[in-house]
Amino acid sequence: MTNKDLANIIFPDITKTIDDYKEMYPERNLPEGAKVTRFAPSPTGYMHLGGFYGAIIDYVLAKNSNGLFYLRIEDTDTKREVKEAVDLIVESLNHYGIVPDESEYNGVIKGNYGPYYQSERKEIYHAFIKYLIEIGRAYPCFCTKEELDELRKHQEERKFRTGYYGRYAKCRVLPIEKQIEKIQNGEEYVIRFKSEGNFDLKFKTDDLVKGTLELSQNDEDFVIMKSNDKLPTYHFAHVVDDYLMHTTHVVRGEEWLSSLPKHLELFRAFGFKAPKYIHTPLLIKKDGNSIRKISKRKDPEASMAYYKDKGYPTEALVEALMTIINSNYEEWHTQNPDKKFDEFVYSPKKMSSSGAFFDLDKLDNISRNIISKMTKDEVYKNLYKWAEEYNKDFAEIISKDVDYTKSILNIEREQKKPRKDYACYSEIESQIWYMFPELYKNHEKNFEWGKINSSEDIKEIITEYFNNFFDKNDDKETWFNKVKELSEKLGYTTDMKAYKENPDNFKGSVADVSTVIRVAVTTKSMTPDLYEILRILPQDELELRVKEIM
RNA sequence: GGCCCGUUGGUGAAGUGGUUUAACACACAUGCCUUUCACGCAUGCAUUCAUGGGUUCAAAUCCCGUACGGGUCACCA
Repeated sequence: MTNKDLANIIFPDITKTIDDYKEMYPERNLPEGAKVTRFAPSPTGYMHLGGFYGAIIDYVLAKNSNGLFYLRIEDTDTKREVKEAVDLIVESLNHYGIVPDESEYNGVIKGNYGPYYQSERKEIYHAFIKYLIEIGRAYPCFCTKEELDELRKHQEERKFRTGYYGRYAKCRVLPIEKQIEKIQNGEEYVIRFKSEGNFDLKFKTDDLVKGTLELSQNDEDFVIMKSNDKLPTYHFAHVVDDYLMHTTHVVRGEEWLSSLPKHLELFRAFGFKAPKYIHTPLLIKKDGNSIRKISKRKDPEASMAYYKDKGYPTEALVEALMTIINSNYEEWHTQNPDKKFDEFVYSPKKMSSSGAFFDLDKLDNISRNIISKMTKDEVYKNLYKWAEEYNKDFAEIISKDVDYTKSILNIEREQKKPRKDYACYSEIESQIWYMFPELYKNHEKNFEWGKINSSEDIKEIITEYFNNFFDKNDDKETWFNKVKELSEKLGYTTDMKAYKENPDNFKGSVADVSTVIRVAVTTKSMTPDLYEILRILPQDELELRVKEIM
């Protein structure tokens, strides 16, 4: 009995060889220096910010080099699989304009290096495992969960390094006859890789972010194929897939660093060249006094859905992430405002090697800038699109009279120094509700009167202003001159300098008079330009509100 | 506990032996501008790069120790 016999007994139906697959997945025909990257999520839930962050790097790396970016679904963990997850992943990517060059979705296959679902590549993995068994680098292991727990306990008690290695790897020395016998008796087994490494020996390897690393060789006979569904583990699938699909650069979180020796030994066992690795720092956040990984369960902002729900412009999230990825991105972007983010030349070396804080304040700032630079048409379009999905009532109201809504959105916009008051689309309603009669009617009102707050003074200003001064057709200068005239007539000063130096010497100023008008019309003391508001609000609505005040 | 990675201000960070009196951005504070707010402008915000040693004429930058933080030790990825 030989290893070959064993391999045939385990995989009787596998006839293709490694060489067959090498022929089926030939070298890609790409320009010199082109990088092939992939986003390889496992569909276990929703789309995580950390995953997206990696995907952006993959994408930019590929675009920078006229290379190729593909999507591979790592669905080898059937227990944790969630059905909707792939939709969420693909939709998120598309939402941000990151479209894979190769992928498989809804039955549509793009690319010749598939299948792009690992669960559909089972035969391929089996052929590669069969090969390893034939050359004596993999073997079936019959240890039960209980035996392995026992082993770990034994090792822990003695303060030995835990794991299935060296003399603890008892199934590696089982005679072939015994292995075959057990299999034929129907015993459960996994396939383990037979390591030739020595943990006490170190080797050097390069990571594009971390630089040269000195790591211990792997000596663990880790599992490469699971018993229940005969699917490979991550370690094995990674090696086979990235080899066949000709990935040149593997971008993944630094939590993978510790299993890198396993992957490298596997590549060497096959005689394959390993890809370059980019182990990215984890996205972390401050939680009280401690620092931790952004977590799915505790942090809503860990989910990509958070940003869509809130209505952040897609460019804002991309820019916030790009800034974490390479902090010179912001500067580059202000110098090249018309270029797409994927034209930025990403440098792994410039990436911080410690954990990266994702700062929501910074996101808001970036977003405010982006929205402030949009035209009224763009803001309207984006706002409506968002509202249609997340705030239907508001969508209906703003679309009743599109030009009216746009004129509101255009206050202090489309000028050199536009207002920056919206960080996301969901914030807009709370800032402009008073411009819509139907919202105003039912809205809870809290009139924020300022310095002038006696009802006689207020009534005096309002009556006087709307009866004798206000004219919708005035230009801005005339409008403000009239407010000044009104102020003086009623004994309020228009000399702001003098007023500021000695406020107590005056009954009030033109600023206070303006505030009264502002609050009377909007209830709020802080609003955009009052002249614009008065000009835009319909005359009958103004009259109604004034009447209500009286 | 073993192994690995990291540590520059409130935050993201630039910086890889000498034009660093440590860039830039966010946040914060103050002032100016101003009909409110916002914008904009100006100014301030680390005598110091976790810490202790060492190498050097010279260190945030190189070396060693210590502390702290993180990652990982699955038939999960």
